[in-house]
Amino acid sequence: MIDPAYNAKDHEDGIYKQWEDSGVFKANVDSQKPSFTIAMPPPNATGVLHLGHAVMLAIEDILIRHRRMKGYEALWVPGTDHAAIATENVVINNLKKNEGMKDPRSMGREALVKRIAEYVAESQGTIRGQVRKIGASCDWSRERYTMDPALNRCVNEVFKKMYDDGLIYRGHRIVNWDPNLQTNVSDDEVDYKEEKSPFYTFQYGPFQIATSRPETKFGDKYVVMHPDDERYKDYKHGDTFKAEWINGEVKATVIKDKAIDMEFGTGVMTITPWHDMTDFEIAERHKLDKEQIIDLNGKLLDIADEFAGMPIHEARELIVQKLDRKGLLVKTDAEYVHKVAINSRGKGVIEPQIREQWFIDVNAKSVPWKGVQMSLKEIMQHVIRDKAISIIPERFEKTYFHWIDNLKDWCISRQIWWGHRIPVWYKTDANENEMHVGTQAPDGDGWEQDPDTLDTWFSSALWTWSTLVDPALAEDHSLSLQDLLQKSPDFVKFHPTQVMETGYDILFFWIARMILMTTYVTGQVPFETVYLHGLIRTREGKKMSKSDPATCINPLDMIEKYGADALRMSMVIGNSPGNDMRLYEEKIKGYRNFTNKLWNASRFVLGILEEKGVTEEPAIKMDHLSPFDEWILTKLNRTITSVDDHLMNFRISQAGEELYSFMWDDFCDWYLELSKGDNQNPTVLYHVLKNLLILLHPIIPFVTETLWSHLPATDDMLIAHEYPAVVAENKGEQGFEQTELLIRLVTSIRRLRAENKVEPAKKVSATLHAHDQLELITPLKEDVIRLARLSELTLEEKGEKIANAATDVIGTIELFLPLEGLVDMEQEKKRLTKEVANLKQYISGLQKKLDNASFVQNAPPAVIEGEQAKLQEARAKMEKIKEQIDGII
RNA sequence: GGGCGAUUAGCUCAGUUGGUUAGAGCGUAUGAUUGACGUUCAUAAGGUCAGUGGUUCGACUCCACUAUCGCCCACCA
Repeated sequence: MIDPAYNAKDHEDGIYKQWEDSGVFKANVDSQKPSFTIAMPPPNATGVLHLGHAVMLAIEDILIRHRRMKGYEALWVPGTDHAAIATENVVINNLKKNEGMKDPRSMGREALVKRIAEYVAESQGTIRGQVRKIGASCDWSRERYTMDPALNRCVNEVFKKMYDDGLIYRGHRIVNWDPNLQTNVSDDEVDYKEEKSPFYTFQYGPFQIATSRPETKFGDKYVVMHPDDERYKDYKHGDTFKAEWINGEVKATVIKDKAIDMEFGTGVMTITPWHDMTDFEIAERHKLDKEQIIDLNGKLLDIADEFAGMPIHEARELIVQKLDRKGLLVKTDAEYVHKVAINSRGKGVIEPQIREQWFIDVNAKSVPWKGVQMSLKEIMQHVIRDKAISIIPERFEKTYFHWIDNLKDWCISRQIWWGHRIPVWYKTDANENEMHVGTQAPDGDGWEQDPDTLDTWFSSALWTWSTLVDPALAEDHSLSLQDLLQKSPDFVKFHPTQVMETGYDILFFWIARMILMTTYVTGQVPFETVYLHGLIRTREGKKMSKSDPATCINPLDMIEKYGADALRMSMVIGNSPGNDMRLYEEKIKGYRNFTNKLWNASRFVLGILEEKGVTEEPAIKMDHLSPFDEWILTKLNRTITSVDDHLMNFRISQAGEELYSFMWDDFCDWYLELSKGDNQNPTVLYHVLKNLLILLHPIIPFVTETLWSHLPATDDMLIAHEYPAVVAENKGEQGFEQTELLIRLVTSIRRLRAENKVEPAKKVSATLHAHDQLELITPLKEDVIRLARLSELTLEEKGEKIANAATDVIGTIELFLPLEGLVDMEQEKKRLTKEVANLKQYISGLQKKLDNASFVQNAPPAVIEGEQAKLQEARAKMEKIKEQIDGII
């Protein structure tokens, strides 16, 4: 016999190994079955798995296991992401902290990249182990890493294609420069933090201008105001004037531009195009000079004269003092709150700079798509509008479109060392500069590769298909990208993928970019459905952060304590797409109790099977079913249909809840309770348990697989077992309805007993002789005995009396006789009366609709027929209920 | 400033396209527990579904407005 309690720890690792060794995770590319593919969002190769990953893995594993059992060729491609900035940053900090290095970059590019690669290799191992812990049934034979050679080939190919198509260009543009990490970051990676800093107003010629950044003001020679500002209508665009400024007199020019907010400050500002986004745009519009004030390390340049070489934060106060001495400081607002731009990866302060960078042009109409030239932006909009991709929940489609509307050219170059190197080479000769864009270094001497690397999201954007490219074929550089794709069996079989499942927080970073790149390159959408799960929050609703272990739940600790199954279930039930969910230990514990309940219910059933000598799967004898057997089988059938439907439509939480309630409320609390005594039907017990295990398997794979191995005559593994169709035809709904009625009656009795309204023994003996039609219901007798047991009528009764008493209860229902006191018929009547009233209104509504001439003329015939059918049905139902009411009276 | 969402039991949350008496888990109260159960079972208490108006035979569900909370984007020189 198996253990009296389920200890997840004792089983999970062994089970996972069995699965993995058996090869079920591995998808067969030659299979004739329809494919179902998920590309796993690659966790950053920087360390430890957190709850965000855990919930992603749980949801995807449920989908994959369900589809696999349903007979799809299910492929789940695992992998890791090199996470350029994040990883480089972690390693550099480690080197500083652990090895006391002041500037790890001084070891040189090659050496540092090697150190990072070592770190990644180690941390990948950790991640692989943790993904297994959660039970992810992914195809490890196809594991990929964004820096694999084949994926690098794809990156280079795409870069070249885009360059050739005129979609990638190089230009001087203002970027978010992080002086700390010495790189720029994309707009999406900039966070804003509120900070108090003094806000100064200075006299600048005839104007007063306000700033919180006096250190950028050395080169200011333009004053900008709104063209409609009445206060400054005497100044014309292009007027010049002289102004005393930080380091002497400057000649300034008046610029009128609508970007100015008249309400803010004095309505006039000076601009610093080299170090401010808005200023840069104004300067571009009016073709103004741009001058660099601050160097890439955050120090002032020669233009600052006496302040040159000083870090800006030191210079600021001194500059203000100097202007004050010159009488140019008008006022200081020390309480001013403004937002400081922070690099979300490294937490350094952003100092905008103009730099030469590589960009992807999202507006150029140079992509052929279904016969028309489109821009990347338009393609991104198109596939969603066309429903080639649907997003769950749907409202994120709006967010997506909104984001695209505001999308600017995507800056893809980064000045860090870790990542895909930009596939561009330069050769500088005495009299000419050459540039080569290609997938490999050009022949000949003197070529030097662009030092920059690509934005991580560039390679991530190819993930759904770059992972399916055949690595061996990718070494053959005579193949074009299109050939490479078409000759890669995995790509042909498994792309487009079916589902992309991830947190909504990376909709823009990643989802949008995959759509852009993949559709452009392959002509296929990357996935058919995007499922966005909510973020896991603490009990208080806060974000979980690694830095605060008190609020942060570590998934691995929870697995250790309660098992992966319990954790999975707790993350999935009550988690609706797009909405955040709070998670805390008690919740996980609750689902641990569920796995334990399942364990014990199974033990109970297995005990009976053993007792009855069941050693192989028994066939259900349809003639020998009691009403309760039929009831549980009907319940099971309904559960199968409904759970399957939920999972096919991504309502995972609903599926989980229904299974929870079927297992606990229906199977354990009713059916198993009734199976105590001599009344078991082992065939039904076997069937229900078996199918219950199958249904639960995608959600809680470990405990179900363990139990499966104890079920007689199941030699295959549950993971590979087929999903059930409806179990067995049973005699129909009549027995079911009758039994439901019984259950309601028992509940009634229980309630009344609890309220001490009935003395069972007395009541029973009083009604015992009232009916002589007991013969009619003898087939139910057996069940009634058990029922009576449940209803606790038996406590002081014995033998035959019990049977009679219970039979009497049944008889009462059968004949619709009122049992005042026993059943609350008043309540029943009220309920039915209300339902009749509702139905009446419903019917009159439908009638009205059907009488409406324009409806009859315009609606499709099928709809009209449907409405008529509804009407018939409602009428029939009403008649039936009316009869019932009459019966009561 | 622009956009999106939330508001349902003491707590955490479900509620698929409008339709029986609005559900679950936890918590609380009472009772039970000699065929499985880290306990479990039974029963109960607890909700004007944020507010106001509208559409409908019928609204937690659809529409408008209001209030509170949250998120995203833009941005303040």
